[in-house]
Amino acid sequence: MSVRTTRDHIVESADRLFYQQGYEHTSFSDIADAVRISRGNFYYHFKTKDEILDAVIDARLASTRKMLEQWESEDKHPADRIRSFIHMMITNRADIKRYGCPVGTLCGELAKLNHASQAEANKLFTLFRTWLRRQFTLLGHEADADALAMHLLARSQGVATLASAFHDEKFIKQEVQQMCDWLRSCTESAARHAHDEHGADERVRR
Amino acid sequence: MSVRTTRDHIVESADRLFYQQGYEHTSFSDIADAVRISRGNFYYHFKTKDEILDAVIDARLASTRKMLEQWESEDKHPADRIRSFIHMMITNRADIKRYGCPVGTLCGELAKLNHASQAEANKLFTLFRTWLRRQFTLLGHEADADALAMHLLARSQGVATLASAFHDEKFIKQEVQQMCDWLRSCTESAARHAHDEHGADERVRR
DNA sequence: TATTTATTAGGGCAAGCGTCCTATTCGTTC
DNA sequence: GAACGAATAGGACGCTTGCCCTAATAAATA
Repeated sequence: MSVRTTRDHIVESADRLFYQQGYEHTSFSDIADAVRISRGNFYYHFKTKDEILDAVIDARLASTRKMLEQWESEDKHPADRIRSFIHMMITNRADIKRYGCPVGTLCGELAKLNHASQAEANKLFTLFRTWLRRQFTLLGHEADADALAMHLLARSQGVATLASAFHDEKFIKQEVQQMCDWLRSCTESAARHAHDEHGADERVRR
Repeated sequence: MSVRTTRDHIVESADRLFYQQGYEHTSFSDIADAVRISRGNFYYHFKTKDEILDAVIDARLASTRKMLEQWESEDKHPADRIRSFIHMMITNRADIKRYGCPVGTLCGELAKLNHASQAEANKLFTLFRTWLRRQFTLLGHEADADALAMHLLARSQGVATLASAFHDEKFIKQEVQQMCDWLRSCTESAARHAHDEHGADERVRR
């Protein structure tokens, strides 16, 4: 069993602070205060701020992988798995309303800073993208699975951005409902496509 | 006719730098260098960094209003006006790919900084929101005009976020096409709604 | 118990930050 | 040309930042 080390504490606190305040706006002292260690001790665990960022990204990648695997194991039908993804917005709606999406806002900030870890952070997006693509493929959307995955990702991002700007949780629920409806129309068109082979061109569109 | 004052130069450069590097990451010196004036002279025009931010937001509000008015004057049909809005993503695709949406990223950053000018910046969103709402109302969608406006706004934001993360201009074009298709299905359902009064429940959904 | 290793605390460093002051120059107007 | 306000330059301020060093303590090993 893994023990809760000081290093873990640092990464956890930094993760939360980076999300709530942004990476650049969070100082060494902020993190040290949150973990309740001295700034000097800090240096023993991480030499630079960038190192912390990389550790945070790694931690997020690991927990995201774990979450996706769990969805894959507990939901037998791909549509249910995708619904788990969509439903995540409801679960985290309080945080999203205040701080936006953890992935989107981090990648956005690192892009403006032209930070070296941009590519690492973008892997978070890629993780969701490939996972969603696989689910859509299983749904029978081989040809446009990636487009559908990107489409759903984009809608989630947009909802998070606006929910944060307008501090509107109800909007999240509205759009989640619409995404679920959209998903259903996807599965229906795929099923139709499987039954009779002439029902073409009913793919993305909506 | 208005002359190009030093103050205007400052606001323009700050606007561009805030967009490209973010507000916090942009220093007084950065702006002074861009305008080619000394940091000392800077203080003559703006006392604090927050003042510059407010001036930049005001400038963006003004130019956005102007843009919306122009769309309203040159496009007679509301659907064409909304298409002008959607098409904006194509026009600015090079910048969006690199820096995301100017409105979304600014509001996102100010939210994390818990900055006093959050509300002012959010007015940029509100500007688009109410304008779009009016166009959808003119299209015959009185009841759900605001939901449609928010929906379209959210999709634009999501596209900008992902296009920036994946540095993908093609994705912008794809999604713009889908948004136009979606808009057409909106106008069709509205037209149907106007002709025969029993064609209910074909409103948002997709 | 003695020795080594892992961990911590506290403080110092140069650099950059937003802010502010003052002396100087420019462009009018009398 | 003198007088005056508008505009500019250069630098200094106090503070915070990321980063680094060293001495002290705790824990583990011999």
